[in-house]
Amino acid sequence: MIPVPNSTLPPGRDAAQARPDSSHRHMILHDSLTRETRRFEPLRPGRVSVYGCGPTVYDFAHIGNFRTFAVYDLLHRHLRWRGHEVRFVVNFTDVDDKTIRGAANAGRLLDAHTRVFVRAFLDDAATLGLLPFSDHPRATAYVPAMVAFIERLVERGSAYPASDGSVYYAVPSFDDYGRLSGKGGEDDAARARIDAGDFDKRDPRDFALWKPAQPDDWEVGAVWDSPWGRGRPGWHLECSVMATSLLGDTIDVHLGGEDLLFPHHENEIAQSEAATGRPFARFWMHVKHLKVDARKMSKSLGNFHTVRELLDDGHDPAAIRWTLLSAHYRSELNFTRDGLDDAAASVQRLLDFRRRVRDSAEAPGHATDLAARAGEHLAAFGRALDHDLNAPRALAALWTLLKEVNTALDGAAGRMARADREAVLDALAQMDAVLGVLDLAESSRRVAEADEERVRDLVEARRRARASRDFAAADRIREELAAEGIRLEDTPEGTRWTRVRGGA
RNA sequence: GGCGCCGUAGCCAAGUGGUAAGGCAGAGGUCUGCAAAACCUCCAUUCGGCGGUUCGAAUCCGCCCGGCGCCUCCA
Repeated sequence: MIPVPNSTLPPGRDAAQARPDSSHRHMILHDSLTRETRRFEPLRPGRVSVYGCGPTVYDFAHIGNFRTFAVYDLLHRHLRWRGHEVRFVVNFTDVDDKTIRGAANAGRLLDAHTRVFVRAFLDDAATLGLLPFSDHPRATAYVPAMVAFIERLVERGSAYPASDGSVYYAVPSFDDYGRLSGKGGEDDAARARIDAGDFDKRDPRDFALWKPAQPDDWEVGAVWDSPWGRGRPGWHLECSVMATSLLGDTIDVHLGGEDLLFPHHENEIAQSEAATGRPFARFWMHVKHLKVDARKMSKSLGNFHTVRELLDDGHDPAAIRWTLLSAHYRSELNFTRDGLDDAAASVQRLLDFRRRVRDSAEAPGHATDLAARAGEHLAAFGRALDHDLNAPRALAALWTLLKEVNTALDGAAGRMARADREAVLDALAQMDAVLGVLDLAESSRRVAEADEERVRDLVEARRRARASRDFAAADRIREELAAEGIRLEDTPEGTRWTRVRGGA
């Protein structure tokens, strides 16, 4: 068993903690079920329950997966920043066709096989600055609850066992089937064919809740007892059970990638509502897929990137995160190496800006209108995210803040009143509590002690060269350092050096 | 075939009825030994095309062109 974060974050100086905010009006979210963008209020005031479909742990998660999870994180952080207590559940699908096949091919038990990818996912998520979610249930830990859930469905006439040990959900028994996706109606049923192994289905649309054990299942230890014989749960069922077990019959928000709309989420609704008799999710949010080099990501096209590959190529985690959040979550995002480089430039500029404000000399006097402006930009930033998580618009507010403050600093010889500085830094900290980019970038640019000493020596050598007007030697040192990602800037106070390339 | 989405400057990307946010890249300038960073200025009379509705449309409607997604287990 591997350790999985399983508690809500401790309160503390974490900037994502709630702050009173007078500009807080309300949040609106787009609901895929009703296809409308409307006001969001949690069922229980101040306490939001969210379920997001998590990774199937049969391989390393790729950059497309992480677009979706970065959006989860954005919602998570924004809800918290707005003062909600958030219970955010993201599952691991650790038993399904692919995980079993993978384990069988590797000659390992299912648990041994999937734990590798669970660990890798948590590592990658941390690298990209995702806050720990409240719970990461693994499907295999909920099998008894799944069996009970199926029994309830059978009792209610929503499911039926077949002669081969399968249990199927009876789609025709659920009137609302197809409401989410517009698919799965009787027309589809008429066209659908019944596969060879599914001869016992009453309706072609019926799907498996429980599957009888196959040879591979036995081999990898993916077999559980049930009233219908040994077998394993169906994928769709897993999410319904984990969501309702941890969050109750009705959850505030259910998230997923757009591909899950049908059949996965359609089936989740059918199962959950038939079992509980209550509405399942109040808002359904679907994240649009990411494309790579304008094409669908696929192994055959060679545009399939995992997070770790990008890091190995020297890309900055903060730049990856920035890229993933730079488009609205319901828009297509085209991921390219060039785009990643652009993002890196943006991140660096923000980092330079924050350092400039932190290092600014103190001007006498009280706050100017700069403090008020910072507050206004922060409010605009928050409003943009309130509006169905409009991250690009929020980023525009951040850039406006940067530009205004830089201009003010330029006009005041780099000095600013203490109150102004505090207001600006506070606005930045609050924005970054939601974006999660600046602190991430800073931590990946830390320089080892030994390195630091060496750089200091080189900078000193360059100072002496400049003093004796040996500019060729000075420039050589500058280029040398630039090659390893260290930038030199000559200021009236001396030479400053900064690491401008992040690594993992 | 069915359902749905998208097409905004070199690139990325907001804006969904009131006269084109923001970033990156690029050009010129200030600063500098030269740079870097920062700042200033410039960079879409126009939103795939053609019609229509409207006082007014990137935004609504129709048609066309181009791209994409889902349609039983891909985030």
